[in-house]
Amino acid sequence: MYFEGFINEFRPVQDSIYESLLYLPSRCVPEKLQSDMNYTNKDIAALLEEIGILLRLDGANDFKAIAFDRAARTIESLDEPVSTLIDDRQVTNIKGIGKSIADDIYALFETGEIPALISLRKKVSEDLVRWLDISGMGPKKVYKIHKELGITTLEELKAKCEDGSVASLAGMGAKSAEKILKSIAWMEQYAERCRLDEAQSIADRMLALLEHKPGVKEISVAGSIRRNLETIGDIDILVGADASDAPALFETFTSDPGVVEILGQGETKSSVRTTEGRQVDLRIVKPSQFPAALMYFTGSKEHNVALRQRARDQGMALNEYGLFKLDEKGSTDFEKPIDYTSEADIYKKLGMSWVPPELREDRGEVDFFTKNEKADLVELSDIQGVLHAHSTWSDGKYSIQEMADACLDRGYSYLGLTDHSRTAAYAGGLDVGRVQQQWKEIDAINEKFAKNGVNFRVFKGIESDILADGSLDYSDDILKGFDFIIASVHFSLDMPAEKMHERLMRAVENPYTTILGHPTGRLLLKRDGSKVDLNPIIEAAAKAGTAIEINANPWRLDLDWRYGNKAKDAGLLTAVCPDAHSTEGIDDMQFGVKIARKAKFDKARVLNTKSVDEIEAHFRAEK
DNA sequence: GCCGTTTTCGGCCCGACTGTTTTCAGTCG
Repeated sequence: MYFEGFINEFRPVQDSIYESLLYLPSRCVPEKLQSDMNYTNKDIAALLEEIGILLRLDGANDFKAIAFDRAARTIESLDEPVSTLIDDRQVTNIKGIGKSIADDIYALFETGEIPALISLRKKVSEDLVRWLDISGMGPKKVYKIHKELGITTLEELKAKCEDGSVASLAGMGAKSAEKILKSIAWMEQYAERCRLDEAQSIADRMLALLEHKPGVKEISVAGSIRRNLETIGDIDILVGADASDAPALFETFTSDPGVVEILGQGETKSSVRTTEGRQVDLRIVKPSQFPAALMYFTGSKEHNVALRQRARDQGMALNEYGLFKLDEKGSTDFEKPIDYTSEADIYKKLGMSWVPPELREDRGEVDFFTKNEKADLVELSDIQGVLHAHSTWSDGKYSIQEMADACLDRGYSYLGLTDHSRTAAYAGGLDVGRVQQQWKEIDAINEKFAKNGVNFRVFKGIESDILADGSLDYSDDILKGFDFIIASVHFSLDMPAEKMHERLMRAVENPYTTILGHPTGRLLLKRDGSKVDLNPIIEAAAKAGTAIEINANPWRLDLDWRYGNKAKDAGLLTAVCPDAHSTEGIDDMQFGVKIARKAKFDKARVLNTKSVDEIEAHFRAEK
């Protein structure tokens, strides 16, 4: 396992950083790249976020904790590394970072640790951080129970809920204890989040259940699904209906056979747990309030905060019911919103144009849509061909002909076939002899399509392993025989970041590489990808004309959309690739496009929006 | 802890729901 090597190699200066892995296993693990202490923005953000969490658990002023959250988010979404601001002491120029947090960051770069974080970690047990995952447990309750009962572990908490100690605390009761126990049981059975495709299918089921019921005038999925986030916590459904129709709709919702538990129910909101272990929230608002509510419940929280602040600055107030004019004293009649009929209307009154939901993450979109009409994001219908697919020649389930026919059925005009290269022996990777045999089969299939007047092409590609030293898996005289090459890392994903950096740099700068495949190798909610800063890789790829894939498999969705700003600035090309191992796998394209949109790619920067002739010309020019 | 051209102090986004309370604190999104 990589971390063991990592600890041995860097132990003297790494202890404090490694501990944060133990603290927050689901978060990014800051890693020192060199002995001269270099930290990525992600590293810094993770540490500041941890300070925020620990401050709350330590009973600190909430606004102080919020300041650390904000600083973390701001740094995470900066395009330029904070490390360049250290020497000149320019960190306070970042909005939201004052002297105190700046000093923390300077200390990190100079000593490898943040004193405030060290002392917080000593004060607050890491076990308490886990308590926050319990539904209904926030920092205040965690602090109270921990202090008053003197317990820190999940096991102790369970015992104290069972023996009545928790219920006897002031402000707590039997229901509180019961709820905690139930939530712990769910936590132990189900993961906190699920993949986008899983959430989407539950949401689709709920939409189908409700959309044709009497009284439903509008319905939409909201929340992180609408924002195309790659993993989802809760599923949000919003309905526009008159209040008189709401009770029957809630009844339909909560009595669905897919619902195993009702978590809460009021006049406008109901929450349930489904058989899949997921929480679904249904909210019903008046039809006239639907656009404001949709905007509100789509979020993100950070985007909403930015919009509400903007409204305030302009003498208005924004909430889920609409936009309200404030008088000089800052008060308003919440019965009388400023007229609106759509989300676009509300944005317009805030002096900006409509923001596509997938961009609502407070990563520059408020500014962008103040200055620009629209973003021209790539659409699923723009995609003209499938690149990155496997056949029975390696580990795919179907023949080349079957895969080609499946692409044709779906309206695509080419298939870039990319079976595994020889090093991927576990996946039936092709040796040189089989590569040449496969080329013959592809030629024959293309001839048959041409003869039958079918305008479809199969391109000869390969998913070449990137070897440990960054070289590709065949000699140049074989490599040049392919139409295009996807270069991917499949082994030693856990090598030190510095070595992985060299490996990927060599691969993207190799003239034979057309596309870098799944750049980190992550499997969502299952395996972290390589710990490598992709920013320089993106720059180098853009410069070399090499695309970086957005792998559309919902387990991967790698390139991560968070690199979108960097990719856009660098002019990076991508290809949205299903990495299909079966004909059904081709349909994963939809998830890749969702992520490409979220990463701000327009049609022109997505290779497989090109026509057959255009993509062929691109492959030729690349060689 | 951060911020500011009404501010260097006093705010910091806001409403629904829950469970515990006889009026509210905490959580959630």
